[in-house]
Amino acid sequence: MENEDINEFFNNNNQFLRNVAVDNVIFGYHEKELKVLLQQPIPLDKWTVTGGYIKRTESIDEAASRIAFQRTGLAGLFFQQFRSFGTPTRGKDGGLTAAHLKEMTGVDVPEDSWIFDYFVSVAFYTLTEFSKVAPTKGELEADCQWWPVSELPPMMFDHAMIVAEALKALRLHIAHYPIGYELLEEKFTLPEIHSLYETILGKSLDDRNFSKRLMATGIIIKLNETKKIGAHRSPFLYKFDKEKYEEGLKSGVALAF
Amino acid sequence: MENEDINEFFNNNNQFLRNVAVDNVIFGYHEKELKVLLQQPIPLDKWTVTGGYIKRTESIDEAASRIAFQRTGLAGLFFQQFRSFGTPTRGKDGGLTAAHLKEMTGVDVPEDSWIFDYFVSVAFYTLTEFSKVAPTKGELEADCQWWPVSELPPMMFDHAMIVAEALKALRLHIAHYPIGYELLEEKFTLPEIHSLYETILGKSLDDRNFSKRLMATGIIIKLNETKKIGAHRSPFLYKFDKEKYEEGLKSGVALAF
DNA sequence: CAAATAGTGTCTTTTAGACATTATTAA
DNA sequence: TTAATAATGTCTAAAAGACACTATTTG
Repeated sequence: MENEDINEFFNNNNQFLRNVAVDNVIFGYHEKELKVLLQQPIPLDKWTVTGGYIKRTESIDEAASRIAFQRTGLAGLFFQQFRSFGTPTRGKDGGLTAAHLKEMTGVDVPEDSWIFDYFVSVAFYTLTEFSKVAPTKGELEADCQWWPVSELPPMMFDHAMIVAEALKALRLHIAHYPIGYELLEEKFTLPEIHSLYETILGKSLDDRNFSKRLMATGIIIKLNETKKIGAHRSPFLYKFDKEKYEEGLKSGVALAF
Repeated sequence: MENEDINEFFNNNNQFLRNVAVDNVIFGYHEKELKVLLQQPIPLDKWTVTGGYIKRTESIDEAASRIAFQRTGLAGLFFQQFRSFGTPTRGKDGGLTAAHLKEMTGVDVPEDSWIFDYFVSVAFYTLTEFSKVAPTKGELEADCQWWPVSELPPMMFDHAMIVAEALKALRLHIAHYPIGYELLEEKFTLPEIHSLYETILGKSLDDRNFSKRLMATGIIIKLNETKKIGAHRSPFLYKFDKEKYEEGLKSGVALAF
């Protein structure tokens, strides 16, 4: 972005909706840990979930997808709106100032720029397969990287709560819909998906009961291949039955643990 | 509102947030029928759910409560945010025009007034006890009244979908949280709450299993009084155990039927 | 053969679901 | 006494939950 564009952006930009924006909590799973993609809007010690403004020409769903694409490089991800947040003070708590932006961009941002206004945030979460994501920071951000959900850095505004609520929504969701397709590699082992469920739910699940019930849904298929994991018995590989998975997303699957 | 206030309202009003508003689907239960409070913004054949703009000084929850209070006269109702709606065209479909407003208020409303803009709606539903509500139309509305959920009039914008989604959310909610406290009179009979559940869920529930499971939650208390209902056996009256009810709202109650 | 991890079945308890008879009230 | 509605318990089937041993792999 050129300086004049940045100027235009902060002044009387008419491309985006005022007073409403989208936040998107992007989850990834890696090494038995649930991670969330955070961005650092200013080179300070505070982070936010990924998010952005809504174009006048797009729906809120399109805005959420666009934001996920910009930060991950991936399209067609599974995403879900879970709640909206709106209090007059939510943008004020320890946030961005005109001085910070001046420092970052070299542009004088008016103290009364629309971006400092009261914003209602429509929040989504998005599921991604960690290894496919190339975290990409925006032009006005200092950084963008994965953080373990269990060890978040200091969060700006109400974003710690947004992550907590997203996780709550994901945990609720996992009992009713098939999760895992977007978080695992195409072929995975039973112990892998077992760990994923344990990680998301934050509790251990009996391995025998877990596989019994997961297999009973019919959404995963056992392959005639195994994965070599060193000096141990080789676990079988599985993949999702795409058709049953899609149907499960529509009509639901009972998988409460 | 005086004409100059109305003028101010439609022109450069700075009291409310732009591009975001609240819709509140107010449910009431009466004579074994679930009803929804609708308003008619223009004296035509189209209705909307109750809703309004968000003041710069209030949270979205406060806006939803305020709207419910304005339309019902009741404060402290149970309400729940369930989804946000936002597509660039949602305000355009068969809606309000400047001409309609001129006709209603006598004031010239600019074609480019902020109220015709793309609005993201944060939607809530609210539960009310029908008999306590005095439906009150707003100054800029033509009418406000109850409609059976099963026989809605022609709805403006995407409001038929908003009601459908609210009902879906209520049905999901009823399986996890105690519902009924806000919809029934203080003292009620088992057949009454049984009918309420059947109405909300849209299916019949075995009376023996229903009472067994409802009583097992402990959230209602049998009183030593009966209700006279004419030439029939008098049913016992019950009331909610306020403490257990509050706790159920917080930590959930399993009541899937 | 030792160490690590995968894979699998049975029994018990709990919950859900189907189902029918007796009791009360007032005309 | 009849017509209407309320109240209530048992049996069966299905699901959830607890639990432990055998199999495979490589060093």
